[in-house]
Amino acid sequence: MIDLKQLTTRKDEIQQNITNRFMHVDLETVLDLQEKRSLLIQEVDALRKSRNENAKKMKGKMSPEERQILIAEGKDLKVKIAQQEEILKEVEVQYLSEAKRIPNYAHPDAPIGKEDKDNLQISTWGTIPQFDFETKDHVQIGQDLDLIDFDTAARVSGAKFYYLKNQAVLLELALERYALDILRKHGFTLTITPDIAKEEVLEGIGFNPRGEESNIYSLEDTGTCLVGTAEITLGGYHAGEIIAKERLPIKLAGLSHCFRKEAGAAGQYSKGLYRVHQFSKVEMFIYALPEESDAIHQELLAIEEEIFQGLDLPYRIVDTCTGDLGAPAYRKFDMEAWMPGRGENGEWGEVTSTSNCTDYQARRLQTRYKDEDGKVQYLHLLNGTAIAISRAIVAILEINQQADGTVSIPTALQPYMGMDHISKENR
RNA sequence: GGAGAGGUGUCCGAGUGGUCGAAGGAGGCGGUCUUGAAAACCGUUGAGCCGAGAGGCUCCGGGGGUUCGAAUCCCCCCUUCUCCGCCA
Repeated sequence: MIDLKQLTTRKDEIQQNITNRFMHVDLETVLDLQEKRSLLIQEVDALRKSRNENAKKMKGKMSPEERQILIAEGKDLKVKIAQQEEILKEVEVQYLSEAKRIPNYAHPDAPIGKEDKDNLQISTWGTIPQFDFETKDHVQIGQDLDLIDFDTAARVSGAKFYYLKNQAVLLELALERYALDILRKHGFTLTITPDIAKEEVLEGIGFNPRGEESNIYSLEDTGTCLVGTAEITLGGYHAGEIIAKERLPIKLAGLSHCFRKEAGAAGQYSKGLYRVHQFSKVEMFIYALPEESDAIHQELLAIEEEIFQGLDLPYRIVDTCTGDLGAPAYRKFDMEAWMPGRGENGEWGEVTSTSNCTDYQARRLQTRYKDEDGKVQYLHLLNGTAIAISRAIVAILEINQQADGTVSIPTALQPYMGMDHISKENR
């Protein structure tokens, strides 16, 4: 949520931002509700004041007649207050549900555009490999080497689930350990987070746990959901706290499973492991001082690059355009790895994403710090993918496939894997 | 899952239905003293909302209720601890 006090002072800017993001929020409605709410609060507060004064008068001794008069007055006020409070509550609910839909401000350098093809490529690393043999996509490789079983998973769990098998299991664990070791080196506190979180935490982070378009699995009658990312559990970690300035920045790394409904997602660009209902991911999450968040965002991007460079996977970085930013994000960088099996002759596929959400999530989560003047301020929250296992596996299998059908293992992973290639023979 | 005891400010901890946003300590900050520090002493120290301001309102795990008035009484939920059961 943005600072609603700025609704009037930065109105044009907010409106322009909504337009740039191709979102639909009626600012006038929000402003109307804000005005209504303010008046109602003033009314209710005045009534409460009368009630408090009335109650205070009754503390001392007095004649039964006098007391009866005051009690009658108090009863009258009580009814009025209850009525007005009811109205206020309704307005408040409407106001917040509208206001929550207003997206975060966007970084002035974020490219303006509607969808992912408007994202701005800002760098590339590595070279796109040329193969002198007929290449396969990861689904085929996974099947030929008995690494991934979609068919059985479809029977047991449903479409878009999978079993990892044999060396793919070792590959997943190796990637997790590889990424965690790098994060540890960078001063992150390592965690394995719960895979379930309360709806209020999801909402604080900016996810919508309900509704048609929700990507979230909710657990019936519990008020909880399966997390779509450890961003939720890591962001909830310090919710409601006022954190001492000396402790900042707080750098958390979290390994979790991620669950996504992905309703309607199908076709060529979602095939295989690329878009699935469950995967594992190591996530980075930072609680930062506002003045440091831009620099830390760059650091997160640098760590993502370090991880992929270590794996020898060619990639490019894009600066995400306004229309493709999530509502909480102020700026977002995506890393796209080259996937030879994607599209006709290979294409870039998103493998990581890092966002600076400034104070947008912190305001809902009430995650704050005290500045040098002792004033309480909202922190800036940032997140970034260290490694999303399923997509990393897509890139690794497709990039490292050999003419003989085997797959070589990136040097950095070999110690974790205990092998330098995957073949049917060494499983 | 069953039984019992708790959940109060940064932390520990007291709290009779009205004088409680809340005693007392610790910690933090400022000061006196000191060459400096410690100790001692004095002062100060929660957050949010509405309002141009004056000021007012709300918050004692969360939500309901009783009452003219609730941190205090009642109900539900969450959570922590102890014991029992079950269990990887």
